[in-house]
Amino acid sequence: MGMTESLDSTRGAAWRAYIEASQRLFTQLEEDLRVDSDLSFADYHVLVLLSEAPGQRLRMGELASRLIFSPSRLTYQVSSMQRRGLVSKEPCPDDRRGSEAVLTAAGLLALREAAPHHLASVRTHLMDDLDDAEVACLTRIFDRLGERLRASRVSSATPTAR
Amino acid sequence: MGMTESLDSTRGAAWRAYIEASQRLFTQLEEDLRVDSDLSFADYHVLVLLSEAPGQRLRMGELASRLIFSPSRLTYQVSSMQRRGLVSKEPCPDDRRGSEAVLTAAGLLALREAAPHHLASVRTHLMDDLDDAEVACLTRIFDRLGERLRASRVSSATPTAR
DNA sequence: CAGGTGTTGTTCAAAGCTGCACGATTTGCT
DNA sequence: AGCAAATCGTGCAGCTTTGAACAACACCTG
Repeated sequence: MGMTESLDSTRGAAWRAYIEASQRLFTQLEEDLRVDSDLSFADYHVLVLLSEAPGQRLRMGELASRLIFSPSRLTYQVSSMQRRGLVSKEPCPDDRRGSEAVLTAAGLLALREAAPHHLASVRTHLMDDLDDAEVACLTRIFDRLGERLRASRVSSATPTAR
Repeated sequence: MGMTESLDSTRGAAWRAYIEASQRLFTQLEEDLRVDSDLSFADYHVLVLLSEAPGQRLRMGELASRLIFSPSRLTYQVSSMQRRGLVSKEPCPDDRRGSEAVLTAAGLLALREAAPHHLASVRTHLMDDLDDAEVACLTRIFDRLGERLRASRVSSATPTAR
């Protein structure tokens, strides 16, 4: 074979390194988070987004799109966190279809306790090992990538042309 | 002060960009793979690893560690692929505990058909947008990261009780 | 060779996730 | 107003993933 390689060797190597290391990193971070805060990565991210939102509340749809979660996944995720008292759910005042997730006091506390450990984890596993040039490069690459992917993900269904 | 922020703003931004874009990228690649080859990312990766292995076969444990899969997850993954005829499973000749996953003709064919699409997907979503310096930077960062994470993952479980 | 100690991979129950269909709106068009 | 189409979130069935317990075997020591 050989025609199957449509990535030149340099980019192929970059791709493999990126995929493998990222996989390992996410696994490691998730485990750390679980061990010293008893939260999943998803839990943590929900808490962060809600804590930064005005009124510490967000519409389900908004939350889902920021988390890159399917609607049904978010419903499940939020119910789970609700059972554990980390968030509550309220009907949306101006749109009776919708509902919003609201951070509870317990949720905020959990975040405050988890954050230092998690951020330390990010530092020791990734950031401490990067010099400033590398950080800049990382930012440049992934900012651009994120922007591009965000743009190309508009029509979720019924693509007229394909 | 500000002990809640243990990441300086530069690194915080890098971290967020990396996480979000990676999430989006993986989601997108998985969807592409599913749409035009009816394979999951895990399926694809298994096929690649087996196709590159001598005899197109690998011990379960070896495969698991390369995929960064838990043993039970790999058992499930391989059974699933076995049901679909992509791989088969044979007892290991020299160690009667173990077994090895073997690529079937159908599996190899599936890989050959999927690879061009998948690689094109990787190119259009990521690689085509990076210049050579960025590729080099990506490689350098994630090679080092992967190496470091591979090393620091030794003790498995059973901290105290058993 | 007996006996303990590690490995290897599987099994099982519980939890998580996906895609789809649905009920309940809201919105746009005429 | 009246009605079709789009939007919002949930419910559900089925698949995937996890973690712990396990059985089968290998290895090592005496």
